[in-house]
Amino acid sequence: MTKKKIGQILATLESLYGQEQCGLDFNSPFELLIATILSAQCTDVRVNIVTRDLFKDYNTPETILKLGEEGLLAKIKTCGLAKTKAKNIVLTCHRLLTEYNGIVPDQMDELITLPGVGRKTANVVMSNAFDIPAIAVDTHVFRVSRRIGLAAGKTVLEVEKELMKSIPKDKWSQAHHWLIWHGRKCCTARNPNCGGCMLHSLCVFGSQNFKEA
DNA sequence: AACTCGGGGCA
DNA sequence: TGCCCAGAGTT
Repeated sequence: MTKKKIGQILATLESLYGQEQCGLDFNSPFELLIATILSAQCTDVRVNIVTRDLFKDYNTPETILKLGEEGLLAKIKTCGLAKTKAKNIVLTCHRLLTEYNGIVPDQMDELITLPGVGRKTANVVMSNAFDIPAIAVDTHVFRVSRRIGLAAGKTVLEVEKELMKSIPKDKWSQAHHWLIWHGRKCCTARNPNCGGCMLHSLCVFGSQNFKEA
């Protein structure tokens, strides 16, 4: 894929989703870790509403543990999968205190062992809390990137590497959110709106009778 | 790779 | 109501 075409795709996505509210609010690696765990199957907008209240008094492993699983559940219950998340967050706080001196680790293989933290959450923390280059590939980023030809790789890891190679570094964060928005609003998994898609002329998927790319 | 979990958003 | 997930964990 040429640089010009990538530029056209990014410009189109920006014109479509540049104004959308996106991204998690956080003031520390720990806050981002908790917010990202909460964001599973839940929009950033909703997570931000919850954490704005939660982090006022509970923004460290110690204070979260003082709040307790029940207290935490009451505060995050609108995020979906709340019982599981509350349990995992409490377990993660325990492990941060006992194994990491209360500090969020900056290594992928360590982050991913924390309860409630998978490769997507770990990737988000790595790329946003620490200055470590990464693009978090979730289901939307994965699907949209492959369909429009931004990343021709087949596995999540390959798509991630391809995106990092082809997208200018200063656009990584924005491109990530734009791809997610496009995946939700237009390039959906089951019934993509290819007819109304602004990327149709640039896309290989739309001309292939919607066969999974 | 396929399945489960499980609450909110949306038509 | 019914269907779908801005995932993770388990088999």
